[in-house]
Amino acid sequence: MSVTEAALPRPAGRPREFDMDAALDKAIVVFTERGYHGTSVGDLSAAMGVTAGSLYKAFADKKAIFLAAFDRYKQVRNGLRDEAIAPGRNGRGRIRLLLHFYADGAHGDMGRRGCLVVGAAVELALFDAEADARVARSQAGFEMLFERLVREGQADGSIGGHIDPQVTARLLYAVIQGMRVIGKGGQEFAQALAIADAALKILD
Amino acid sequence: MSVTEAALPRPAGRPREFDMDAALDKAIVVFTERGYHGTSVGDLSAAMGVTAGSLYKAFADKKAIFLAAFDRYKQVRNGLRDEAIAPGRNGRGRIRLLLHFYADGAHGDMGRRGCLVVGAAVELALFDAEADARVARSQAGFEMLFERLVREGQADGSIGGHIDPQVTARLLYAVIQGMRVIGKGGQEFAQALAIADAALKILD
DNA sequence: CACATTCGGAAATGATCGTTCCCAAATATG
DNA sequence: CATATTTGGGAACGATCATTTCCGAATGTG
Repeated sequence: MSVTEAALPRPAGRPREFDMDAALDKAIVVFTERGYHGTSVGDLSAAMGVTAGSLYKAFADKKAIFLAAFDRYKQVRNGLRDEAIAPGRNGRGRIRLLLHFYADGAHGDMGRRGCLVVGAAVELALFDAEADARVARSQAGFEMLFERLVREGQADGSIGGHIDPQVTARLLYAVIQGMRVIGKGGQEFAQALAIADAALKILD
Repeated sequence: MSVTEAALPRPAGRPREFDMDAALDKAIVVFTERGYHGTSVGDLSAAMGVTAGSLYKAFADKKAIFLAAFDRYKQVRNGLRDEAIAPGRNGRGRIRLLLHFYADGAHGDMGRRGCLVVGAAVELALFDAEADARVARSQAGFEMLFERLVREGQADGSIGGHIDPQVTARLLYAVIQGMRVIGKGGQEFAQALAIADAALKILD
């Protein structure tokens, strides 16, 4: 799964020795665990296996590394998310799978590590316009997805017509983000799944 | 509203010139807006109106300032919360008021500023045991409160007996924490209130 | 085979960080 | 009034931070 993978005409000069996507995957872990300000360029250099000097060849500054990690995180997670909900037989089923996908991400080690989007929202959105825009775009994407799934459910009969798709989409987004916050404290999969299933009542 | 306010026999030595609770209120704002690692002792000194040297007379280190601010935040917010839900006529009514209280805190400037508990959970819980314990205690308190309110509602007939108090309490906690995350992006009160009211369906 | 360009990596840089030190000022005790 | 104790506040400290610089190595171009 690659973010960059552009056309192949080599750009002249010594070629980059590290795999950008693999390095960003390491950066995602460090930024997610320690937060933006809690992560030093030294931490990134060690985790990514790239010296600080070389990092500054590939990125303008520390924030650019974060934004690139954020973008890759979104691409990878959205891909996994869309794969996870695809088997759902109707709108309600796909929403159930989406909530289960977040129950999975909000338990155990992954849950304690946390979510890079939540981290960016909490730590950066207020003072950094670029991070703010990315968080807003992520939220808008989720709300559109949830809203679409609700409408699909209403069309296929699995969700009643009295449900407000827009408000329900927002509420469901709040639920999955809240699950991510709860997951920071450590929780078993069964508990996270129970929350997800209880949230389905919102669709009744 | 005071955290310390101990007995009055003065402790000998030059008395403290700044108001501890007022200073902590300023620290709460700074820590909430900028996060723990994003806040420097210089920031705290400026916001609290106390020189760094004097800060280190009153606190062991930066983390002690954060923990004191966290404790005061919890005391003040819990007090306001309990006041807000008191007028509710039954269990369901008090849960509705509690969700409205969070809709209030998750919109406009206060929403964009964020929540110190969410911030501590996201930024510190993984690596700092003391912050982790405080976040866990806060969560446990909320879950106990929600669970109690659900049981009260079941006793007074405003909530059906088929509802699982424990799982529902957790889900409602996830909702209010998710509302806090959404609030970081900026949102109108009406939107936040719509989410809160939609969440009441969980109790049907 | 030269040349321009880019990367790898270690060392250097200046700024900022959290914290401590020091001294004058303010209080309690004797 | 003298002493012990604590605070206020500014200056100083060492550590760490993000970033730059420099040089050898690796590539495309002519």
